[in-house]
Amino acid sequence: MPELPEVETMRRGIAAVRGARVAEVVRPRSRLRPMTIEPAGPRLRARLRGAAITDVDRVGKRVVIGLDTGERLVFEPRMTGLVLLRDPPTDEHVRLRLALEGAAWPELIFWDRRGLGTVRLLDEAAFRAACGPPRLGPDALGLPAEALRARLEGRRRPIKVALLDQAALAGVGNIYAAEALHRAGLHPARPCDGIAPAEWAALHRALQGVLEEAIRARGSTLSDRTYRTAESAEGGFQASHRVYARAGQPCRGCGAAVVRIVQAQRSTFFCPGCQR
DNA sequence: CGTTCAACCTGGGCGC
DNA sequence: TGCGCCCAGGTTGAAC
Repeated sequence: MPELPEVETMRRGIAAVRGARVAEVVRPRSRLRPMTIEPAGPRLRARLRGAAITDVDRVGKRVVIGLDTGERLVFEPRMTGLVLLRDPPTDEHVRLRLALEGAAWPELIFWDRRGLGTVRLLDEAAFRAACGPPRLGPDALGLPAEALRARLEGRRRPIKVALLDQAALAGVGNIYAAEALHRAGLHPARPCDGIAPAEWAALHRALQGVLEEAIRARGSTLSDRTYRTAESAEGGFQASHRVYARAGQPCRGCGAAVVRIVQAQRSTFFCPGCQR
């Protein structure tokens, strides 16, 4: 679920925990298979209790909590994870609760229905390995046009597949790759090594525009209504989707039916009339 | 290099 | 009601 705009919305939504100290760490028992929370066992609690939150950042699709111990707590929501201040959609899918003291808000919750997400407490070296190059490329938000092109051009793979490559640039997922390509008028199957300079420029404008608008709308809550902001509100950008999850419906630009294809085992939506 | 498949999980929706 | 499919914002590793 959460791509860059949704994770950025979560990050902004939990700003109130800055300055707090971790009073308690709770991993509720449940019938569900346990998801990845590291370190396992009592060691997470031992390392987190008493730590103060100094920063609330984002890298790609991850929320990064900086601590005065020098370690970082990294939340990776993957498909159905949420970083919440309040009102989790269900109790049984609450995977981690941090009780806080000394700040504007008393708790932080990680909720995940499918449990494919991860929470990891990392020291400086482990954080660099997990969230820096070559594992993750530069963040897509605010990436200069020349950098976008330099990171993606030259190879034969389809532009849609390249946009999803987190090692090339971090943060773009299935929704915003499709929406950016539609705005740029680029067919998702176009090989990167055949894209002209003017098309790279158009793609850069389209990508920055769609990410900024989606953040302003607090992200996209799809039809299963899983994604929520930290305050448990739905996002609003789904109403502005031009192609994503709209197979068979008319393109809002030219009226042609939106098509669904599969690339790299993921759905791709595009308009055959507008995208060449 | 590019592509394909399977796996990790839970749950909603659909056809029968 | 239930069963069996297919689908889903993501990532990883193996195989060809």
